[in-house]
Amino acid sequence: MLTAYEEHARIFKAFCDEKRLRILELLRGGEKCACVLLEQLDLGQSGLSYHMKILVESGVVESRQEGKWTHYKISEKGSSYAGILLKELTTPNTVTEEIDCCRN
Amino acid sequence: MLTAYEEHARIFKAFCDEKRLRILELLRGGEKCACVLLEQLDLGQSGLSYHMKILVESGVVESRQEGKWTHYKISEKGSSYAGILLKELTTPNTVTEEIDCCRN
DNA sequence: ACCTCATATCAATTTTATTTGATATGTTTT
DNA sequence: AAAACATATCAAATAAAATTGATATGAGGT
Repeated sequence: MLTAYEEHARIFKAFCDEKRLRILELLRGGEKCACVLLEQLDLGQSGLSYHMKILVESGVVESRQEGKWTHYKISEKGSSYAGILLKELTTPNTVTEEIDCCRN
Repeated sequence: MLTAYEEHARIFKAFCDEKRLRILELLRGGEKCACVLLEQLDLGQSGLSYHMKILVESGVVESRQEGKWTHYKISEKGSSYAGILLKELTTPNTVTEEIDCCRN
């Protein structure tokens, strides 16, 4: 099983790589099949497949099979979860709040 | 100079690593100095320094020097920027919206 | 000025991520 | 059922990130 940290890290991996950001940008324009992404990106077929897997595993992108084609789009649910999580991870947790430091 | 993609990737690197997520969690409890983080984490001094640099460069954490101590806290500005950016990167861009695929 | 302490930086190593080319899988077309 | 195609997976090579120990820097205390 994955720790919460690993699971969260995996979500943000979607946004940690230039190529994936470029892919997301294309997907903002709507659902695209792999072949279309392939011709827009400076990536080989297996490279694209590698990055798409990371994106899908993050939950930020979802895929849909149609015959021999795979279509990808941004997942509203997954990306809103990522947004909520980011906010959580950066919001002061008043309960745990405590004194600061060192020479105390 | 950094491309927009590199710059954005750098922001999300803050959230891509278990150790850094753990550090952020500690910082949710308020500003902490390096020495305090060090004793809470399974990390050596230079390792902590390495991760803190990445966090600060992402803008999500800010640091403050006080004598020989360095204090770190979550940057409200930086983290709200990261949140806004994440939303942008995952919101359909209706202007660029276009037809999908393949056998067209 | 010297010593000690906190943190940063460096270099070497190890680990993890990415790229690339080859092959496998599953689907459609003939 | 064979051929053609889209995509996934694998293995090897390369590149990038993280860890570790040593040293440097800069502040305070003596």
